[in-house]
Amino acid sequence: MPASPNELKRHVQPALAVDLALLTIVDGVIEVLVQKRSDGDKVGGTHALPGSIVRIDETLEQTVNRVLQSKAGLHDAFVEQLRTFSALDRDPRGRVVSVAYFALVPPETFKKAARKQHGLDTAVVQRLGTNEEGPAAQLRDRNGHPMQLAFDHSLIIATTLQRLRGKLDYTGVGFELLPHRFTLRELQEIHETILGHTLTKPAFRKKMIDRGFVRPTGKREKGKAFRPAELYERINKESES
Amino acid sequence: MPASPNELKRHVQPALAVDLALLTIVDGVIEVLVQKRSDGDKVGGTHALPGSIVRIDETLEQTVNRVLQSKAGLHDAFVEQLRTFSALDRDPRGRVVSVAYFALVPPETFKKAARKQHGLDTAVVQRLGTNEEGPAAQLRDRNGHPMQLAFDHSLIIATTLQRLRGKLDYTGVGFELLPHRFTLRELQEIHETILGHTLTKPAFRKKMIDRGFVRPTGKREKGKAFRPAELYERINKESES
DNA sequence: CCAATAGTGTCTTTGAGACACTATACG
DNA sequence: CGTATAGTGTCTCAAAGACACTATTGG
Repeated sequence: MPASPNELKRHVQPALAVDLALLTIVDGVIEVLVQKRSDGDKVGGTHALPGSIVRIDETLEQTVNRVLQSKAGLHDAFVEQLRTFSALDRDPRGRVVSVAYFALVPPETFKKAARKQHGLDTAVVQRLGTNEEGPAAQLRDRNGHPMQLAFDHSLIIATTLQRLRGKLDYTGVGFELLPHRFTLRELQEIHETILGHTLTKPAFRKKMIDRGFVRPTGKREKGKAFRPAELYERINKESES
Repeated sequence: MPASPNELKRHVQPALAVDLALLTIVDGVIEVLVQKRSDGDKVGGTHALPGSIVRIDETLEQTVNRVLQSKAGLHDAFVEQLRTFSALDRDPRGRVVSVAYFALVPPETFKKAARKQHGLDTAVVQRLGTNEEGPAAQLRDRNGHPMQLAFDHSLIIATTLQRLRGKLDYTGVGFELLPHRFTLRELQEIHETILGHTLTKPAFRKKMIDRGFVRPTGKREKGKAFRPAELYERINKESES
């Protein structure tokens, strides 16, 4: 029933797009998937988040999944809508309103995705700063050189990290950045990276266990020197927000 | 620089609209501004949230302000973007993606707005339920008769209330539903209504004062029988999220 | 002085951080 | 058996709920 007979008067309207911040955390560093731009000189910024125009017969979630699939080759990932950005000059090529999403994947999945296509690259979040249009993430490339993103994509990344910080301790977002089985030390490192400060070990462990977020598997990690840690898994995939 | 030369290839795209849930709380009851629909039989639901198509030269915030102004005659209100809804069949007349906002105003302002235009009405949130497409607010009209909203507007209201519950205790959203000066009992009633359960008086007072949310004015409410309560005002308008 | 609400003091419980301790696997 | 990390027990402190109390105003 959608899409064919359109009884609404049509006006000239902004174009509608989706932008995706695909994140992972590796060794205490936040990484974002970006793609090289061909017309970087015109837009400003040599890289941008992957994205796409929204087609007439797609929901926004379908658009995001198409981007995830076509750009990064991913079928399953934790995806959440972030916010819709509509500044008049956010795209110098024309009027585009963009619904931003973020996706979280474990490092292994991220690495696979970043290799999937030519032009894909990894940006590293150096720190969260502020510029004239609000919060902005300062990014580096893999060699440590500053990287400028096109459009308002630095704002999108900064907003994503704010959202993650807020959701971290009452939802399971942290688990999305880890494999199915993980040690509590790994989980704690994820939390510390997102929050930007250290946590105390006993408190963190008790909280995770007492709240019913994780369950011990009885198995232990392998290939480590010294005492191996027990592997845990998350309990409820349900009830986000 | 926007809006004129458009270098993007244009495709057929969904229409882009904004919907606004204007809320207040009166005597422990959540009220929402709705407008009567002329083609309710076709769309289903006799009332809908006020909204508008987004014009090519407007940010979404400007669209919301235009709606606030033209429909409710309001210039200043606390407004926050909620989420963007894009289900294919959310509008049976055609493909429309809608960015939902909510606005909070004190009861006095709300009453003025509801009288501003013919066709405006007040819906009362009876309770939060769930239907096939997720959470949904059950609404009544002023006479207690069930009221069905068009489109996914019942979902928008339910999502707004979830958001409010989440933000209530670490932001100042509660204050937006009260006049500049208010008693702590009034503030507590706002919180209780949003949360859906009662709070203990000493804890609530200490929390509000200790966190630096409110400041006593030295003045007291008037025209009350029995002991009048002291009037407070909020401290920081800054730092939302 | 009575009714009814405003406002506070104290106790308890809970949860988180600090700190120091014990446990275990590898070499 | 030493080393480095895994994992825990205890203390303290802060915040929130329960409960009971005092304070104040209009009639």
